Amino acid sequence: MQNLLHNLNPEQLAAVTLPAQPALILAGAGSGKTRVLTTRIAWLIQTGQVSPAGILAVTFTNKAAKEMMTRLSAMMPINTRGMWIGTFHGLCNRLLRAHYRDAALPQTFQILDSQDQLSMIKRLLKANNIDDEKYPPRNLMYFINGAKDQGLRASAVEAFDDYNRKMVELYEIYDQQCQREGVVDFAELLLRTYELLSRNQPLREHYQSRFRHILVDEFQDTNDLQYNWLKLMAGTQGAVFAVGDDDQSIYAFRGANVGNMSAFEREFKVENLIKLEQNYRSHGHILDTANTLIANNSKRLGKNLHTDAGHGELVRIYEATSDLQEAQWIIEEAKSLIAEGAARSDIAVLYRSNAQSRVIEHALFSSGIPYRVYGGQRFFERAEVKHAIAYLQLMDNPHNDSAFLRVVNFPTRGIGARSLEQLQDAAKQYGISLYAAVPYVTGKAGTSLGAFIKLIEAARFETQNLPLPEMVQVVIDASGLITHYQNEKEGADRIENLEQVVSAATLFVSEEGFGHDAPALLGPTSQQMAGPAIVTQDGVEILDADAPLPVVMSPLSAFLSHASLEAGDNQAQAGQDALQLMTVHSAKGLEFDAVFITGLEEGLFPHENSQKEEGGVEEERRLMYVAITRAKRRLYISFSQTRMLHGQMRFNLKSRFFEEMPEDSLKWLSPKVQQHHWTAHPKAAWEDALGAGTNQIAQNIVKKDIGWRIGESVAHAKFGEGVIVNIEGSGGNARAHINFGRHGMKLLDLSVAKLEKVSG
DNA sequence: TGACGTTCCGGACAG
DNA sequence: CGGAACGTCA
Repeated sequence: MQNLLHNLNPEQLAAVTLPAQPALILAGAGSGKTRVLTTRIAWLIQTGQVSPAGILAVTFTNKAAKEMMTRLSAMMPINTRGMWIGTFHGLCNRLLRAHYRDAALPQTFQILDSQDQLSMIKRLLKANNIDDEKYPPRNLMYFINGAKDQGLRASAVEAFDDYNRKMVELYEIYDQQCQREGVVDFAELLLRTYELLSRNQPLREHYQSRFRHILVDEFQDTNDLQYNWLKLMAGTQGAVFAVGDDDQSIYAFRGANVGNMSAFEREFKVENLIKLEQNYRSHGHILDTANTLIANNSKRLGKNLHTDAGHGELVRIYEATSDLQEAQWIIEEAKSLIAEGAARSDIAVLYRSNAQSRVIEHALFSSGIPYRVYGGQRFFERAEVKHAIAYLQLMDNPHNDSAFLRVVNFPTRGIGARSLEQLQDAAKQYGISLYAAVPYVTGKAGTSLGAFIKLIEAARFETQNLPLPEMVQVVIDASGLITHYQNEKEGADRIENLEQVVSAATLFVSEEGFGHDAPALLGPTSQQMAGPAIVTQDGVEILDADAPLPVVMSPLSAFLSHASLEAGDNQAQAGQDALQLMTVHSAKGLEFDAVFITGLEEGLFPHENSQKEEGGVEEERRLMYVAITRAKRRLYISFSQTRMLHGQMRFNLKSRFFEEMPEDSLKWLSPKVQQHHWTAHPKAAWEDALGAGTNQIAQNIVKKDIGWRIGESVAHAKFGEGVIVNIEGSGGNARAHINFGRHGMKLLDLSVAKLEKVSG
């Protein structure tokens, strides 16, 4: 115990040892929130207040769940059996597997990822002769997911016009189709679990009395459905320990509702609100910069980070002439950091949008510095891997039409569009899956389709007694995928990825420990346990609280869940010492010795779309706050006068955020020398700024001899300072597009508008 | 059926 | 500009 609690600061200690009541922990960036969460769990167990089976800990990412598990087992030698630690989706999957009958799902229900969901919606629109121009599949998908994230079924969605009524109708059709196929999308995992528990009182009470302690990580990221899910799980007795930071709420666009924090405080009558404001990550100037910036937001719960680490270095600000030059400057600075002994992996380059990475990557590549880009496609999302998985899905649940369509003719086996049309007609007519409709298709199409069915059936039969990895191997071989890729020019990588699916299955089996003691519960599991896990009580099937592994699931089903819920990482080059490139969003939760935040320009950061959104700029500011607080010792912030975007040169003003940061903590590396240079030799400066290959615009500039130039800074009585982005027309008819930053883009008649030139 | 051309579009994210 | 998605042709 001594050991467990030592080195905690007073606030951390207070949080860890709170009584079993609802608690809200406002945990600032770098304040040791994961430590508090894990120590809390360990303390509850070690003091005998709760058995491991009484713990439910929820996270958003598999990574966070795994991290919690790792730290927990390092902290104490207790067995973690019975403890439920996982993502919302992983935990819901477990519950639905265990109670599939009550949830009205087939035992082998499968999970649609967003790709599958979208393709299913496209199929559905086509089958119902819906104009996909009028009802774009993507919009319908957002509509459906948005409704589900608010806990609304189609029947509960209010529609006030024909358009929305149609959307609701399509939502209903979509849900019916999912049910027919035995598939659920991500949002459905949560909604279905929510409905299951709210309708089934014995089951609900069973879990409510089992999970006396519910711990939630990143609480500010919860959406309405997740919040209600937690309320349901907690009941009146559950002690919910919610940890979050309203200042780091950056996922409103995907349904997160920061309001859940104050709602929680109110509805759970939280008496224990603890702020963790001691920061163990960043030096003073960095922290001051973050604090001063975020103070510009309203509606904060209120929090101010402080550190004992001293002021440290000033935050370095750099103004580049072009995005290219910005990249070159980053490389020069990074090189000298490395020369001073910094590890490359301790240096991060952050950007607001992915499009910015290309220029930086290009420059890094030319300079030979190893780098690693986060984001992008992950292992289980690769086409060839999805193909292999689709074969396995069909063996486990043949009614999954997405899986069927993905591989019925891949590799090609003479099943063309005509055959599939016939098949789809038959399936629609009888209201059955494509697989089940095959016998109704006659003629040549029927023969080739029949052969495909035989392939799947044979694979199932031949592999029924094989261990999972061997099963996967056999299926990949039988599918013909390898042969297909052998004939393809660049198929070698794909074949290697197919081999990796087998490795993934091997790893999965060893981690899940078939036939051995299970590790703690992370996501789906297929453990075959000793003794029954599901017991019947008053006619209701419930989980035996002591059973370590409640879910009876075939190894294949479990592996398929795993593939859907954990897309795997995309780190081909992981492990080597490389510069880290990523968006600000994906940097959340990480920390680096040195951080570059790039592209601090109006329109980019804050992003132009955020201006129109309710609370959009505040979210951008929180995003900037997240970015700043990633840095431990050194922080660079840069912006550029010009930037290539969508194949066009853009002229941006520097971000408003500069005015919101404390002058005393900043050090401007680029005094306004370049501005003078500009006005003195505009043309030469432009060509320099534009770089090679963009002389088109440079020529335009020369052409327009009307007293104003593209790129010139101007001032307007009403709109303030702006930059001329483009000029159209000539002479007395000339009009200019001027970017006035927060006042937006204006089109002004140059002969009418009263503009003044601004220098530097 | 696949190779190639054309058009369209452009924010961030995990499960 | 660069990619995804769709259309056309051999």
